[in-house]
Amino acid sequence: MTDETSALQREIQQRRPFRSRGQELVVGLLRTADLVRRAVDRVLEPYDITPQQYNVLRILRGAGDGGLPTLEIGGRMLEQAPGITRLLDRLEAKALVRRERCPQDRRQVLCWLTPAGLAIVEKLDEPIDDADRAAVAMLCAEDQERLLRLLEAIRAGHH
Amino acid sequence: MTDETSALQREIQQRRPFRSRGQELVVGLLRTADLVRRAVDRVLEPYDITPQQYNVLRILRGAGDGGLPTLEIGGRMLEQAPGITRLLDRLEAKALVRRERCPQDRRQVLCWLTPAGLAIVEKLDEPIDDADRAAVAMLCAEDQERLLRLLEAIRAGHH
DNA sequence: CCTGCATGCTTGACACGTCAACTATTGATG
DNA sequence: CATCAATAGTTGACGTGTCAAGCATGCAGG
Repeated sequence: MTDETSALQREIQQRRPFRSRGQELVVGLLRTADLVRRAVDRVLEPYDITPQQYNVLRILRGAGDGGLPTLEIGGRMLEQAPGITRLLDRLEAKALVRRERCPQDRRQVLCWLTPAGLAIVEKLDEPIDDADRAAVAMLCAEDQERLLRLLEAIRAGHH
Repeated sequence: MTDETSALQREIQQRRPFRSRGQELVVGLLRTADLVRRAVDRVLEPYDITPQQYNVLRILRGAGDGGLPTLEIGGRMLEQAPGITRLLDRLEAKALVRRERCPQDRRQVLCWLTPAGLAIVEKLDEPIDDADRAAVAMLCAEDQERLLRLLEAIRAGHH
């Protein structure tokens, strides 16, 4: 570790230095993700859907006409089953999602986008894409590639 | 954008390609942060405190004997005031934090660590440090530096 | 002084995220 | 066929983020 106070340390007005580079990285990663999440949040706000709800809508669009079982949706997000159920409850209440017990396997509950749901996702494609680009626009193309690979390496290390 | 499906795309079993490198980066950043947060979570679990609570305890330790007003704590975390109040409520209930109205400015509520609170933070220093290191141990020292700088650049771009 | 605006929280309401416990089905086994 | 473990979800309870409102307290001007 160096003895100089880092930029991050100044950001959070911390007196004592980070105990390790690892700690500084973890804090930096979490804070950065939070900032980016908030930026995307602002785009969704006028449409009255949350990032997680949007995430579900996008996943369902990707699934097409076959529909997706509840836990399949959960598997594509980093989230536990109970959260998905209630997320879908709210989306169904807003009539953006339709659910139906699967006749072949009555344990499953299949989910589809309603036309209204599809309309919202489509309308959001552009503004979300703009926001995503803007959120990392301060990095040049090479740095974006580098960051992508570094993040991927971290995820790979977590099994 | 390339036409190949990326590793991240496979991770989330997504059919359609990312609309932009920016989108892929944002998704990757959020997912990676989530994974790392969970890893740290596991360390705190046996001590029955959450990452946010630990964060507050650490901040209070850094403040020393003077104590910190509630909103000062909020300023050092990326969080709104209401959350801090209730976070402190729970920490006070566990007797890890002491609160007192400031005599000089009775609008403020000063917060201190109790001896029990200090003991917990100290005991957690090592295991947390280990977890932080482990969370990014798959990157060599140079890559860690690179990642640190890239994240910092992103944060700088968000004002 | 007294009024009125700013500051520092606190409360209420709602969306998550997570765990543990529970229900309904399915499928494999004896 | 009866049973029992595994699978797919749901529900309850609690901690956390966020917004909008509300309540003191402090302060600046008139």
